[in-house]
Amino acid sequence: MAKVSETQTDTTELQGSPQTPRRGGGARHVYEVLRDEILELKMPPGAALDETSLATRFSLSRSPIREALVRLAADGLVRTLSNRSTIVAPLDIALLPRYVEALDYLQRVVTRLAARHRTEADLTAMEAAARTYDETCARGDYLQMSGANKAFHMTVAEAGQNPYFADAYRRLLDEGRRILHMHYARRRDSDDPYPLSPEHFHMVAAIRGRDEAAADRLAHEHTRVFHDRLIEFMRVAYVEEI
Amino acid sequence: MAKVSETQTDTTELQGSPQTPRRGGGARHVYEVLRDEILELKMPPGAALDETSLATRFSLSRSPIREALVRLAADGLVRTLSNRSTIVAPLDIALLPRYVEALDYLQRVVTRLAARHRTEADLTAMEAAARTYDETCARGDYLQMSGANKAFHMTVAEAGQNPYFADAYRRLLDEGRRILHMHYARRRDSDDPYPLSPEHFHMVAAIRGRDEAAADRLAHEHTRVFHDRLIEFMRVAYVEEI
DNA sequence: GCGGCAGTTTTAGTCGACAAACTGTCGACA
DNA sequence: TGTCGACAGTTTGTCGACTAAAACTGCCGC
Repeated sequence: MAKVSETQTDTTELQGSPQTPRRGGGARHVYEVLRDEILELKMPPGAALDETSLATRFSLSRSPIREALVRLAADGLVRTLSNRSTIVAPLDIALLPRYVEALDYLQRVVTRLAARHRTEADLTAMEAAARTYDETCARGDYLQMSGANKAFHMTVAEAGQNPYFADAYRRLLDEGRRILHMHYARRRDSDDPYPLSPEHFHMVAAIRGRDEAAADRLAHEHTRVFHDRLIEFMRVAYVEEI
Repeated sequence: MAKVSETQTDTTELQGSPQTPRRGGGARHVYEVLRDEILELKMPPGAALDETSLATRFSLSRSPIREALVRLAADGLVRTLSNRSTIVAPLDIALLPRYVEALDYLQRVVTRLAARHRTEADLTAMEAAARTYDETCARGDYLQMSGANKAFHMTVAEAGQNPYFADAYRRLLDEGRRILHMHYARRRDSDDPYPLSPEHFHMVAAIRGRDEAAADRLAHEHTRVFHDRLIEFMRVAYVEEI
């Protein structure tokens, strides 16, 4: 899906960027910028988004701002209190086990379907995305890592040929970006590069070989690693607080 | 979820209904009415929704209409052509196998989770929803049948305690309402009541007994019946056309 | 008779302004 | 001193108007 990579490269984050000559571009621009800022935790959960200040910030009227906020609310990234301010959706730590449960399940299904239906073009796209992710890790570009990770997994989902699964999976991955950024945020302080893992390439190999069982197992393992890292992060953060 | 039943009973479809004293009610009202009309195929896929005529129809400004359309677009029920009219999202018959595939998987997971996590209150709600569905069938109230069906399955999903699965499942059920209405539309012509099936009650029984395997099997079977009925409908419709 | 081009029309995107609703605060009263 | 009610401030929800872009129409040239 072109939109994904577009969102990736479009992380200009220049809020004022007044070169928006396209007529329908205002609302879309605001939506994408705010979405990235929320996903990258530049806007922490619970932060208030009031329409007037956003309007002045983007030098636009309140109408496009409002449209962007409505779309964000539909994505679940923002919660709009009636007649009151809209806030960045809180990420409920209590729901983390449920999140991992859903992610595990969907990731396995999607990867399995990719192994069943993949074309040569899908494989090329997946490999390119996997390389991009590795390069992003090597550069230590923490801001883009979660995006590159999502982009890779979305190429897998697209290969699965089921838009219903792909949509649900995309929502989950977006939610996951926020969680991952908590994780990355503390690694940013350390200088050593992120340890790249060959997991993505293993998944591609299984998909190439149409080995559904291996794809399923690797997807499950991948979720488990994600989960373990998160637990480790929270354990360390907790210890540091003491 | 109160919203579901509310949407059910709120099928007043009185477009003009000017008793909307609540301030935030305009956009919500438009959203709900349009959603129901789309789901019940009163607005066929591809129908044009232009903002000005909707504004006069609801006797509102274009702003609340616009908000409703944006939300519908986020739900995937409506497609907005850039700078041009927005149309009711077409339901692509080619995607039907993929839809059934996704519905099958999610229905099994959700029902299985319900069997694992259900409380007594969940069971009560599920039984009430199942009875409501049967009564709706007995009345031959085809307009409300798909809504009652969705409401029942959503009580199951809520019992599963996983909001991520429940959200994805809800989207699928909404899409399914449109498909079901094609099916119901031709039964409306015949006078014999809809044959109620005990499947919903069997599912509740399995969930009550915490029998995950049975719940999974029944959910799968339920999807298969849905699929068979749809195929039969299309076969008959095709024959009739000739 | 057909295809391209320019004027017109329709309709979406944006804007600034107004009114309602909620919040927080201050003061009066028990 | 604690609680209730009114007032002021802030922010959302809605409105009507303006603007620009896409479609439609008719004309002209081939």
